[in-house]
Formats: sequence, C-alpha cells, structure tokens
Amino acid sequence: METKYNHNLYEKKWWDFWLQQGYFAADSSSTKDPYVILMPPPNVTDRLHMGHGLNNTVQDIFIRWQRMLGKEVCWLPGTDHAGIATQMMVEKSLQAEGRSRQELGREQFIARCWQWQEKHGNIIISQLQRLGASADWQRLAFTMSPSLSKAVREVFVRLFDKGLIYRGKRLVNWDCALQTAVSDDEVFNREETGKLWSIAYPLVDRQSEQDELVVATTRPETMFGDTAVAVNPNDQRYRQYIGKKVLLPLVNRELPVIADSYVKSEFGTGCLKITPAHDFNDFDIGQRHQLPALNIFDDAGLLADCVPPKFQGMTRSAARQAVLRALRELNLLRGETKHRHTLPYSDRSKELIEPRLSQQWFLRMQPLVAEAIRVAKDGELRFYPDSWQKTYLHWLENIQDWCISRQLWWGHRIPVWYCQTCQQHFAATSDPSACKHCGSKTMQQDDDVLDTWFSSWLWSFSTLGFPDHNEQDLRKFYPSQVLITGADIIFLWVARMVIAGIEVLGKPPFKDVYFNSIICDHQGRKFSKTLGNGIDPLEVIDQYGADAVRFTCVSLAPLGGRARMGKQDFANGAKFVNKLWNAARFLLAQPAPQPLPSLADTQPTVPEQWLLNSFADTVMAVDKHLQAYRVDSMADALYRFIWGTYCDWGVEIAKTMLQTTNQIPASMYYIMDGLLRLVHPVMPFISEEIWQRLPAHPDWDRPSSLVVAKFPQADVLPRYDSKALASWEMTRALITAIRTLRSRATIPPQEQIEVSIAAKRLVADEQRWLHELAGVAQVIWLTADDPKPTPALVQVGAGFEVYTTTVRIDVGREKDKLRNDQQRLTALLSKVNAKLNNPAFCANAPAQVLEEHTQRRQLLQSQLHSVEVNLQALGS
RNA sequence: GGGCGCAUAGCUCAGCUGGUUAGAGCACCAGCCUUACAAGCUGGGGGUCUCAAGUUCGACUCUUGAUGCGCCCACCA
Repeated sequence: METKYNHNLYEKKWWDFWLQQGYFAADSSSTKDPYVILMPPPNVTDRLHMGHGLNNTVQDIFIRWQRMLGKEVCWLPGTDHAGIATQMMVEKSLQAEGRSRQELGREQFIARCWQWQEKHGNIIISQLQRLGASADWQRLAFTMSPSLSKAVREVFVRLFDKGLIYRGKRLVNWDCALQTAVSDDEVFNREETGKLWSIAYPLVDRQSEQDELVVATTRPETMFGDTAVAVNPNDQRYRQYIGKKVLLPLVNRELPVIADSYVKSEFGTGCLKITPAHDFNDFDIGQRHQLPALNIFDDAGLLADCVPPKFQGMTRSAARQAVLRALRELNLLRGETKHRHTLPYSDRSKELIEPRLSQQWFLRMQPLVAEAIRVAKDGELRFYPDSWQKTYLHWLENIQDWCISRQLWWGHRIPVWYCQTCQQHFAATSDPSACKHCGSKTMQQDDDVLDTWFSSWLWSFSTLGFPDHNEQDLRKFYPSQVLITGADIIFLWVARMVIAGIEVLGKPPFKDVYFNSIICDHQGRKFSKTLGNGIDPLEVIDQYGADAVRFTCVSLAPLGGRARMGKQDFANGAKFVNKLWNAARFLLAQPAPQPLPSLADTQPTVPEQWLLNSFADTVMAVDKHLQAYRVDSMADALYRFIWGTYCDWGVEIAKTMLQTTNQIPASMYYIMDGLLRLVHPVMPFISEEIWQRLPAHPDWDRPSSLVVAKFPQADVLPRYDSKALASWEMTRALITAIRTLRSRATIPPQEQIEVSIAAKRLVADEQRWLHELAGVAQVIWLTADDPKPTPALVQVGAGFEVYTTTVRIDVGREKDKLRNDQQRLTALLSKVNAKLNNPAFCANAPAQVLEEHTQRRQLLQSQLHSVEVNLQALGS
C-alpha cells in the first residue's frame, strides 16, 4: 500500500464495479421494507456546484446507510427540462448563427431543444456519479419524457375537469426580456433609491390656472395607461374634486376623479394616478370602480401603438425620461424627491418585472391546501429544522392562485383545444381528433406551455409510472421517506409536491423534509458566480478525491444553517481520509492471526476492551445522529473515534503488543472491519478499497462489497464492564500527565525517566503502559505521608499528582506556569467555597451535587498545596 | 410592516431537559523524522459564552429588553 492515499487509483474502479453488480437498482418486487428518496432533479442545463455536492452527498449517506440496514432502497434520480433556462440556451446558440426562434418556427425550435438537451444535457448526471451517488441510474427520469408528459396531462385534465384550472385576463408578472409571464414565486424584490415625481393634471372646466390635481408617482411613463385619479374620501383638500374630471397631460384624455380609501392622504400629494393594467393595487382599485384597463406595453416591454406617436416603441426607461422632458416643457412637473422603495425582478432574466394585463391560465390553489396544512400541523409531515414549518404554513394559509402558463415553446404545451366551429374549449389527455362538444375537426391547441414546476410538482409519482399504473412501483415506493433539498424551493417545489401528492394519491409524498445548509464562503457570503467566491466540486474532487469532498461538505453543514467553507477545509478532509488509509496500512502490513479468531474465542486485554467499548459508543452516536439528520455530528463522531481513539491509542497499543506477541490482536481487525462499514456511507470509495483487502473477520458478514454489507448495530456489539476498565482511565490520564511533564522538562522522547506518583497505585500490568506509552523507566508510588520530591516538576490532575525530578527547565517559565496554576486553582476553590458556605445552597442543592462540590473542594485544596510546595522548591 | 433564526477561543462550530475546572477542528507557540501517516507525533497558550435586567441556592443554558448580523413574506403612488 502506498503511504499516501491516491484516490485516482480506486474511485473509477469501484464505481464501475458497483454499477456492474447492479447494487443500486431498486426492485419493487422485493419483500424488504422500502426506503425511498427522490432526488431533486437538477436542471438539464446545470453544472455541478457545491450545493448539489452537499445535497447529494447527504442523500447518498442516508441511502447507503439504509441499504446496509437491509432496506430495499430506491434513490430516484432525474433532471428537469427547465423551460426558461433551456430555451434561453438554445436561443443563444441560434443567435450565434444569426437566426431566431421565430424564423425557425415552433416545431423546428423544439427539435433544436431536444438536440441540445441530448448533447449538453445530463452532463450533471455524470458529475453526480463522480461524487459516488448511489442512485438507481437506470430509473433516470426527465420531466419532458413521454411517461412524465403523460402524468402532466393526466393531472392537468383532472384539475381542469374539476374546475380548478381556469383562464383569465389578469395582471401578471411579466418578464419583458423573456416575454413571458412568471409566477409570484419566481420574482424577487430589491430595495432601491428611486424618485417620486409630482405631476399636475389640470382640471377639466377649471376656474383658474391653479385648478389642478398633483399626483405623485414613481413611474411617470405609465401615465399613458391612466384611467382615473384617486383621492381618499376623507381628505378635505380634495373632497370638492371627487366626481369631477381631470385632463391627462400629453394625451389629453379625460379621467374621472374617484374616491378610494386605499389612498393614503399623507403619502406624496395624496393624489394617486390609477393605471390598472400596470400596477397590482391600481388593478384592484380599477375593479372596484369599473375602470377600463389600458395595456400600454407590448410583449417586449416597449410602448405600444396606443400611446402618442412620439413615444411609441420606447423602452420603459427611455419613455420615463421622454415623458418627464415633455412634462417639464408643458410646465406640469411640480417637483421630485428621492424615494426608497422595493422593485420586483425576475429570478430568471434578472430584468425588472412589468405588471401587465394578459390572458393566462391559473390554478385555483385554495381548495387544494387544507390537507397539506393538516399533515404538517399533526406531525405527519416533519421539517428538519422544524422552524420551517411556520414558513410552510404561512404560505399555504395565504395561498394565491398559481399562474401556470408561460409564453414559451420549450415545455409541456397546455392540453387545451379551441374549437373553431363551436367556439368552446376543452382539455384532453391525448391529442383529440375531434371537438369534444360538437365533433368538429377544426381545432387549435393553446399556444402556451406550462410552468416547469407544473411537471416537477408531480415528481413523487410521475417517476413511478403514474398514471400507467405499473402499480408495483407506485405501491412499493410511494410515499418516500425523506426529501432532502434546499429551503429556497420550499414553496416552488416542496409545498406544491405535498399538495399534488395529497390531491392525486391521497397522502403526502414524504414523511420528513430535510433542508440543507446554504453554502457560503468564510465571510458568510453565498457562493455566487458574480463574486467568484465559489468552489468547483469537480476541481476539489480531482485534487482531493470524492471521499474527502464528501466528508468535508458534510462535516461543515449544520442542520439548517449556513455551511462556511474554503479550499483549506477540503485539504483537511483529505488529511482525514489519509489518516484512515494509514491506519489500515499499518494493520495490513503486520502479520495477522491465521485464521482470525472470533472475539468470543479470545480474551481481549483491558485496553482492547476499552477500544471495543469506544467503538460501540461511536456506533451508537452515529445511529443517533443519522436518525436526527445531524450529518455534521456524525462526521464529528467518526473523526474523533478514528483519529483520537483508534489511531492515537489503538494503534500505539497494538504496536506494543506486536513487540511481545508478534501479532496484532484480532480485536483490531474486528474494529477496523466495523469501522469501514460505519464510514462507508460518507466515504464509500476508500472504505471499499480497504475493506476488500482486509482479512475476513468471523464476527462480520462477508458479501462481495461493502455496499451491501451489514451496518454495525450497537445493540449486538460486545460491551465490557469491569473495575480494571475504570482503572485504565486513570492510566490514560497518568500517561497524558507524564507526557506533559516531559514536554515541560524538555526530555527527549527516547529518554526513559523516573516519576513519583501520588495516587491510587496501579497494578503491575497497568503500570507497564506508563513504560510503553510515556517512557517511564521507574515509578515511585507516594503515600499520603511520604514527603513530596523536591525540587521537582509537578503535574496535577483529577485524583493524582505526578512528579519528576529530571528537571531541565527554564525556571522562570516554570514559575510562571505554576503561578498561573496557583491563580486558577485559588479562583476555583473560592468559587466552590462560596457555594458550600452558602446555607441556601446546602439546603436546596441535591445531595449528589453537594457531594460533588465537597469532593472538589478537597481535591482543589490538595492540588493547590502541591503547586505551592513546588513553587517554593523552585525558590520563590 | 410581519415572521424566523443567529451571537461561545483569532476563524468555523459543539455544548441535551439549569449543577464536574465551557469543548473540538483549523490557525498559533514549543519539542520531536518515536520503524502507519511530517497530509505526521507529543505537549502548550488562548474564552468572565454580545450587552443589560430578571427568575434561581446556582445561568453559556430559562424570561424580558437592547445592540449587531442573516434569511423569508407582504407592501409602499
């Protein structure tokens, strides 16, 4: 074995082996209990980033763990057709050829999309495989595949026939760059400093020049769409004008002055221009007052033909400047002030959203959410961390209708047909040959496609054969156990999946929802392309190996928080992987007992018993942490045991045994075998490589791969309990204390020393460890009456004092250290004394606490005494 | 405006239902190539747990408030 673990030699080898053995395939005819995780489908356009890396590592940990526990696991992978993102990519490539999608036509364009997705899509899938993701890749699903498309149509038609899907002319969030509507959940807000302009609208039939209403607006360019001016009905200033008319400048259209309590008198001028087609509040007011709504922007967000010719075709920002200039010329601009407000932007294009009146399809959500709310409240659906429950409930309880149509070409075309003969429309699961209502053959399908999320929200069952009941899959694998994803899509995907699962199959699609950490740099900033602060997972996998990357990600990811990571963290992960490698290298380089005996046939020494107990504790901890979705704590437990216990103590102990018996004890092989099983979910490659080289231990099963080996179970692991074990703890404490003394006295490692110990005497067998592990040639055991050696160095600990007279020290530094000790111990002692002298404490504290404090006082007193004696001996 | 969360060592974090001398990794300092690993070994220094008040015999832990930071939702002519 090489001294440094080289991941390049093993990762591909084992990956190919696992795939070839078919370990990851989920069999719905199995009699084993199912354990299912749905992989959140990445966009086909995606490249692997650290968020995917963490998310899929966590999923893989649970999947591998449950597989080793004997479940029939199904980790269902797939990709999302990402309507907008893909269409943007393909349009860009067309642009490079100097062509446009309009030129190409719908059919040709869609063909291009398919070509593109075959060529460039699914790169992310091979990237996920580099990570070691043990999903059932044969089940790879795609939201545009024929079977998933079938599910989309089926559900659409069901909801349509229930009357939950309707078409309406409503105000929607319009993305002018992509020229499509987007849903509320695809809009983000940004606070900015803008301006608030005051514009005079002269009164029709005015008595004087001053007879005008001054409106305040942040968007003068929308004035072409004004259809009223509103004031608050209780505003004394404007009461007289209600019911009168003003003249819209630049257009010279008459607008009614209306009263609406929405208008705040104290804001701006107290006069509000009403533009129903381009503002959500104005739209509501317009509805209340039956005002016409005038759409003034075309699909691209340019001013349309309904505005005065000189403004036509202008962009929104150009129009704003032009309008202001024109108003200034007419002397109608009454002022401008700075104004802080938040503006809506599109998630996808990052363009300013234009609220715009248009014909869209909507899904009535309100009738669908009751059960989704109930299951969360009753704990049938749990969130980790549970604080997300509130966010989830708040959204559902204030649910808005979902705008599901998009003016794109790439996606599921809305399965609604309009009959040119009878003018009616209807929805159908398969392309109809005749109108459902009149039998006419002249029909046209709706031009729009569905929101991408309308296919993703069916993911939990559309991937399992619905609606073609390959019932076995659906019955066996629905619902899944846990959804592992990012909290940023709690509304877009998680909550909607719950709704869909309940609506279509009668129960929620998963029991637990685990939200991963957000990946940030060390300054707490999200990884982002523009900042360039991200770490490319593939780059670090190349450099450090998949196991190191997996372990690092997971150990830095607290439940629900933000995981801060830098490149150095991955180097540390790699060190840990290498540590395990070398622990195994040591073991495998030594002669093992042949054949390895079962633990029951050997008599483990006390230190071995301690190691075995510690291993069992670790198994228990790992189980506990995984149950609680605390992968970071699991990583910590593994790290502590492997580095701090197995290597630091176990290997050192084994070395001394090697000297006397010429063999490593069987328990070390036993522990290593169990350990590899334990780490396999998080470090699958290195654990497999070592395990395959490890001689089979009779106490463990021995299948062809660790992937399908049994996971350690704490309740069947050997446990030891004896007085000797308690004494071993004292031995370890003494060893550490003596090492400290040696370090303080600058005694080289090779030099054997003599120490005096005031403590309960160790038996000869235990005392030998002081020799082996602390370089002690001889021990003088002091009783309470013996004088303490002087001059000497002392190290005090819980229940013992160790002295050495081998002194080669810096007296000044040593004195400082002792004074420090003295100060520390004095402070502690006075704290304990204060408590014990407090009658209220003695009266109220439980007996055990009281007893502990009394003992601590004694111990501190004796330790303080020792330090003082020593200090004197050094001559102060 | 509403909601959620966080504040512990230089950095990243752990610390369960209040009760041993508040822990770990990284970084730092000292000494070691001790025959698995220098990507290593053995030690060491470093925190009055953001602040204030309260409850309690006892508060890092519970309550209230303040300050700072992060996130989400709604909305502002």
